[in-house]
Amino acid sequence: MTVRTRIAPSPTGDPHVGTAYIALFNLCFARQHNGQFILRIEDTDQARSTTESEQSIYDSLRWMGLDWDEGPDKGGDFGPYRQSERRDIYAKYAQELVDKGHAFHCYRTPEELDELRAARREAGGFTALKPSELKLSDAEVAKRKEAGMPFVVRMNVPEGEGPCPVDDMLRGTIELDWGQVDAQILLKSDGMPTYHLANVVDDHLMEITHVLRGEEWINSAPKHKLLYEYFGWEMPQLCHLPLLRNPDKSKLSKRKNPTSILYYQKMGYLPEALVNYLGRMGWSMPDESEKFTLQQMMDNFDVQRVSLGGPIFDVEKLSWLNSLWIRDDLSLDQLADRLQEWMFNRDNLMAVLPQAQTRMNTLSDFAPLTAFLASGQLPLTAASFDEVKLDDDQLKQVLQFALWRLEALRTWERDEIFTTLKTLAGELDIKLKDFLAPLFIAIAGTTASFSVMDSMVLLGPDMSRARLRHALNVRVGELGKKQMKKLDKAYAALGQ
RNA sequence: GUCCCAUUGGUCUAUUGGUAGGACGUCAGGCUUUCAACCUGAAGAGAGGGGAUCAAUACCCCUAUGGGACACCA
Repeated sequence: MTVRTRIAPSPTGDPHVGTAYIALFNLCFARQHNGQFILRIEDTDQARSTTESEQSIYDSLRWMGLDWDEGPDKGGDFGPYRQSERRDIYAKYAQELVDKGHAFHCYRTPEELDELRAARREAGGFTALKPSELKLSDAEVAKRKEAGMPFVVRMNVPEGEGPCPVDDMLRGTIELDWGQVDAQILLKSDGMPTYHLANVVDDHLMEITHVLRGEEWINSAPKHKLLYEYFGWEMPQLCHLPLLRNPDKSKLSKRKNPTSILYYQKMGYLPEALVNYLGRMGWSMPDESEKFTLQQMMDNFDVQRVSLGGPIFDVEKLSWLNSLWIRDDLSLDQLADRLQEWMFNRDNLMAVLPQAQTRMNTLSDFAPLTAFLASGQLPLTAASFDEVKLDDDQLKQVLQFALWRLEALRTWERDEIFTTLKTLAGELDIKLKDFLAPLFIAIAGTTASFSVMDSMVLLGPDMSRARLRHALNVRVGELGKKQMKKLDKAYAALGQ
């Protein structure tokens, strides 16, 4: 049997370090067993998936050296590798389940579902909705069908409670309860499969033998197990890896930390160091070396050496590792190449020059004018904001609200950013010029700079957010719960 | 609220029953025109309570704490 593992990212938003983390372990596991590593794109969420995001997943995984044997861009014998192109396959298997009585059409409306859930919650105990309570009378089904109401395909699950053992390569047998397993939607009303169906069908058809995935999936393992049973397929070995954490121990999230691989790239971390660091998260070399290459990790990989406590992503240690890579592994020639590739390349210059040209008297003006674009965190102090014509409360609001609005953006594009900020300025009733001043300082370090919107585009979303967050910390410190609540309230009241 | 997973210094980890070790960070000293690098040293950990064992950080139970999951998102 050939070992086959996969990474199955969903192309929504920026490529996540968590994706690279899971990819790394799957890659190493596959290589250790002379197996294959597959990339599959899980773009079943039509509303959120984008091709740009898909492309940036390829680019950033490749940048880190985490290459795959089969994938949408590479082909392979088990394609297509993009789930949106496998619709018919899922429809067929969903129908098979319906035919066998393992799944059913459900015409429940969102409102009805809310009510059922509320009732369940009220009663205490398990909240999972079971087939019996979702099923409508035959007459009602016929009526809704007649009326052309949308429906979904749900799986049948055991009605009662009872143990459902799930085997995990690291945790042994985990005992879950059928009571918490709901009649999961398999096919959405748009005809697309949910993760659960697509995942099981694809893993089977693509002959995946081992699934190394995040801990967050443990609770849905019973559904997957049931599906394999319904289909009469052998289930791959499961291995749930610990989740990367924010410094407050919560799951790594972009609201609290930069999570985009692009950010770490922009910060000037070397791909070797980033991979190296991720390899040290929850894993160690047999001799405990701190610094190792991807090849060395693959050569020494043993999944049993994974430790299960959720590791906190510590940028300081990452920076230290990166410094090792910079001074121990690069000749001056290579370092020069890296710098050029990283920031000082023609494309980047051409992107900034339109902004810089009219503001330059001499060529030497260029460096100070654009230094903030090639910087990490800016050396701000509370006094940096002194010239801003806003009181403390306003300043706090401008920075925090702008950050929140920008976090909510799905795309990162100049006009949209501008509209967002202008709208917010209006809602806060602050003149645009005064409103933008603190943003200038947070992003560029000074108000004497070119358009802050253009700067943000050049810096990218994660770096821009990180700078705003940094500015907030510098100026107002960590916000207490009380203050946060107050801000939250004021924010919620905006634009109403 | 319910279920699941986890728990070694501030952080990443080693030790899969036999004196708790390494790394980052911190602090002190050295080297250096300065800074960094480098060298030396220091402080700092088994969440708590029960068990079985000659012996537990490691095995079992309880408690606590942290996290995750409970969607027509993955």
